[in-house]
Order: sequence, then structure tokens, then C-alpha cells
Amino acid sequence: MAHSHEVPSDLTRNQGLVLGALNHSEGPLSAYDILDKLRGDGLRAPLQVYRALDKLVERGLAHRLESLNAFVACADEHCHRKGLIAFAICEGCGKVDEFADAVIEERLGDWAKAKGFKVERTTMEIRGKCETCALAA
Amino acid sequence: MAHSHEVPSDLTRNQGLVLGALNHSEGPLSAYDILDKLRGDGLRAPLQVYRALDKLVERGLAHRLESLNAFVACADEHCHRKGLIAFAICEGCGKVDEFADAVIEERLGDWAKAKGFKVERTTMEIRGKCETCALAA
DNA sequence: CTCAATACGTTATAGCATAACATCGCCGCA
DNA sequence: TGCGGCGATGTTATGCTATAACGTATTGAG
Repeated sequence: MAHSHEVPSDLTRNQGLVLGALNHSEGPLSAYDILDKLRGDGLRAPLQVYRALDKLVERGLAHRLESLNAFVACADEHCHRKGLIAFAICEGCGKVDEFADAVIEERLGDWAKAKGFKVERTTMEIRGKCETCALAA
Repeated sequence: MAHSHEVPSDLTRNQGLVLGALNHSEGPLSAYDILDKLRGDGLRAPLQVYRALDKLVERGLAHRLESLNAFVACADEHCHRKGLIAFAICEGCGKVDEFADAVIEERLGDWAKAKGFKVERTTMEIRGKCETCALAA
């Protein structure tokens, strides 16, 4: 079944709808997937979805998967995640596993420091097959 | 000035043209950027560029930057890179720095092993400001 | 109340990527 | 030589992803 996060109460209507759609989905959704799910709730234009997604991503309630041009709800119930987040995306079933790794984060930080590079955000995405799908293949 | 890689001789005409365009560019190029640069050489349709890019990426002669929907030539002169590659992308000047880190690779490998996840490819992209642009800001 | 800031709604358009189909050229081999 | 397969190519059409530009509505601070 899908996630069952609580939706923060200070979201706007559209933000709440979009986050709800993400929470109830098994896997990542494109902005247009979301739009289709929410037409019944009065959403009509891509921009309504993109604007809500921008805010949600900004607040860390949702994440953008760059390699998929799609979005997922943050897997962390109360969104305590601060640092770098990595995603493992299964090409078989589409499920996404979200995790953090302090060593990797530190390592990237070291590299950046050595180069004088000022990091603003990092995307890390692993594509492959989850255990279930790998065994089924 | 731009890179000065040699172009492998077994590339097809279109592949050679596309790789040449990437090699002569200071920064990442979208497929349509490439197309525009190569109209004078007879290329007319996006698909011609995308097909060449697919092959080049497959062979490791070029890389796709997911967070930019753009492509760069591989920075390694003779394309000896085997493992995971990371990219630092400057939002100021657009330059891309390509690097590898064995520790990160090992760390991801450990995670995957523990989860039974079969990795097919990984994208790691840092967005931020390079030293020059950070100081200028 | 008034202003500023933010969200919202709508239309149009820009930018990225692939489907589908026909052709061509090269190479191995009967 | 000539057949046959395969991969690259060319072309048109189309689909998916994302934002520009405009105006209205709502909210909250002073």
C-alpha cells in the first residue's frame, strides 16, 4: 500500500492536493501524471502542479528525480532529513528507495572544499533492479 | 579554449560530428544546441543527434547530465574511466568538473549489496558555484 | 484601509525526446 | 556474384516536460 504521511496543515490547497497524490502513489509521478490524478479536484494546468511541486521540494516534503523527470514524496515521515539524499530506482517495478549516507556526504564535502566549490544541492540516483525484480529476471 | 581530444576513428560520420561539437564546447550542450551547431554539416533532425549521443554515451565518450538535460564530452582523454563518475556543475559559468571517487563508489556498492539491489548505472551531480564564480559573487 | 507579498488561474509557447517507417551501405557467406 | 542481415541514416510527425507572461484573488502586517 501507499504511504500514509500526515500532510502539514500550512500547505495551500494545491500543495496539499499534490502532496496527497504523491503520498498515495506507489512510485514516482511526473507532473503530468499528478495533473491527471487531480483533474477531478479542479486542477487544470501544468503550472498549477509545477508551482505546488516547487514549494514542496523547497520544503523537503517532496523530491525531484532528475533521471526520471518525476517526483516522489519524501520517505521520511516528519521530514527530518537534512543532508544529501540518495535514491535507488528500480527499473523493474519503478519503486524508489531513499537513503542517506554520511560518509558519501563527507566525501563530497571534502572534494568541494579542496576545489573551492560551493555546493548548493546534490542529486544522486542509482538505477538498477531491486532485489525482487533482480531475482524475478 | 575547448578540449582537444582525438576522435576515435571508428565512429560514424554523425557520431564524429556530435562528439566534435561536444569537444569544442566549453560547457554542456543540449541535443538541440548540438543540432544547431551541426546544421551546416547536413544534420537536420533531433533524432540524428540523439542517436549519435546514445552511442557515444554507451561507449563512455560522452556523458549525459540528468539535472541539465544536456551532454558533455568525457573529460578523460582516452576514456579509461570505468566506474562511477561524479559531476560538479557551476551555476555561474556553466562549466562542469568531472571526477571519480573510489570511496563513494565502494560505499554505494555496500549499500546495494546489503539491499540486494543490482546497480546498472549511477548519476551523481553537484550543483553550485565553482571557486571563481563563488568569489565573484 | 492599504500596501505588499504570495498564491492562484489561464493561455500560449518553448524545450526535450521518441515513434514509425523507408532507405542505404557494408559485410559475411552460399 | 548475388543474396540477406544488420546497423546507420533520413524524414515526418508526435508526445512529454517545463516555463513565460498576464491578470486576479487572498492574506497578513502596519
